[in-house]
Amino acid sequence: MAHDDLEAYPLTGRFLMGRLRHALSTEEKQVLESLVETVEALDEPTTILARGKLCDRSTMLLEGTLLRTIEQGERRFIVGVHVPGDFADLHCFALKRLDHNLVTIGPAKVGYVPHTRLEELMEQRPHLARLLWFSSLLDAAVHRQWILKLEQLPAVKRVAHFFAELWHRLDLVGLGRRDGLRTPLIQADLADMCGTTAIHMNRALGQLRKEGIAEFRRGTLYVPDRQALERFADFDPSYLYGKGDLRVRNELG
Amino acid sequence: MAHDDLEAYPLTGRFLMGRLRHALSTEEKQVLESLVETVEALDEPTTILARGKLCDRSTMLLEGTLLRTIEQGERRFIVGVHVPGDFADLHCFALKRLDHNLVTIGPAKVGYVPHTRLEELMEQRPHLARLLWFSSLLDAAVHRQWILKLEQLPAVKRVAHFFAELWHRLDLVGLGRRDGLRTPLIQADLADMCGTTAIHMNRALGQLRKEGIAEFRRGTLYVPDRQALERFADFDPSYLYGKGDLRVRNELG
DNA sequence: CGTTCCCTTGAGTAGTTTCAATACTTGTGG
DNA sequence: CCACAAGTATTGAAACTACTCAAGGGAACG
Repeated sequence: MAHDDLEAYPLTGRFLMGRLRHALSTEEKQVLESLVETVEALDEPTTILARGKLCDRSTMLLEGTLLRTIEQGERRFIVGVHVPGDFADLHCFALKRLDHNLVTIGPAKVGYVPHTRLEELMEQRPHLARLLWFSSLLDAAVHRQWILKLEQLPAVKRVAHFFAELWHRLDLVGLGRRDGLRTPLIQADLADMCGTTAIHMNRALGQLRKEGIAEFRRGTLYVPDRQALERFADFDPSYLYGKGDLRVRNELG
Repeated sequence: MAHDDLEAYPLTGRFLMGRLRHALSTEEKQVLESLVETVEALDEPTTILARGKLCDRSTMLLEGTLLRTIEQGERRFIVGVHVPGDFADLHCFALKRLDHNLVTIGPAKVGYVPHTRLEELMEQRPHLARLLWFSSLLDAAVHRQWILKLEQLPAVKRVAHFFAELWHRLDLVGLGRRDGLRTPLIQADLADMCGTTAIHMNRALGQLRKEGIAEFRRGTLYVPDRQALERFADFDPSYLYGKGDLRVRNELG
């Protein structure tokens, strides 16, 4: 079914996959697919939307990795990461301007949805609108987990937690691998999202390697024992609302 | 205008005040007010909604303070704080279960909105629904700022930033004071939301006091120079999406 | 074959935690 | 009114975690 969707809906087929995608009717999936007006392939790192800029369209990430960044003086911080299937800036639909930047790294493909289409949808398809809302609440749940992680864990466990999260999120949209993952993120990026310096991040990764929990080398993460990684990082995937005790069981309308 | 609203809509009059409340029609304000089915006054700390529990209603905070907490082993962490006028768990409407707890501290008053009413609203009042969505995106923006704060700032500046934020948010809903604020939060709570130990938080508060930036004593925050506080904490209120020019209101909180 | 970007290592300093102990505040009952 | 308990706030010293500055090594790409 997952794979049927990817063939039938090459652009939006991963939206909410592993979560509430099953609550979408065939008609709704078609409407969703038709929302994407233009598709853009970006090979170089690109700022899709800069902080404070007015915008009239929202972005769905189709392939690659997208970051939410905030510049602060010399340094850049990362406050969010997206995987394919994520509707990255629904925020922008309601807020009109963002408090942060949206930036691609590595090769990526994005689809743009004009806000006029979303307005129609709000009026005419409340059930689908509700699922878009739902997807933006999932983002908030991830944000909360990042807050918790930053409050609670030392640097080593923060990266470990991030690796575990990213892996799970890739799994949910059908992009998971057996023994790890590949990502365009570099050590400095990991530092920027874990609130450490790049140098300290390097030492943290060294420790993960030495303890046999995870090996991260130039964009390739290799994990010999997934459970060991998740145990080490105090990782509990339920906040992703995929599988686990928070999973949404009802069919929403 | 603000005050008319508080009289005309005693329950929901602070909802989106200072933000997009002006975009609500009179009729919509009435509908909103009518959503609140029951009101509850809570004097003791109470868990309104526990992690993982199914729920069929959402909560608007009418008076007092509400926390989002996550228990982790022995310790409790705070991943969010709410002020009157906040629709605290719209999440719950879409997600059905929360990944965290909702807890009141100090005397508080809450209003409950049955999800059946929200479902009607999604169908029949898309514009109002969009503003509810907007309000949940504001929460996410605050989350991101917390992430940034935790990534970027040392403990002293984290509390300072939180004080600045709380003060602004109280201002927005007409509960601001001239020279500071009162809150039921204790030092241990501040520690739980800044990712430090209570002891270190105590020293941080001592430093703020010594440097003349802020004085926090048993729930009372006194700030001699607001700009100095905000400068110290690298605080920029734009992420709260309020009006550019915030005016301090003097009436009681 | 040399840039350029990315990663690694070392030593000294600053920020934070832990453990342990001491006060202050508020409310209660004698 | 005082004694007491519970919760909250404060202080000191040692251990740990993370940061800064400084320098060196490795891979990829023209």
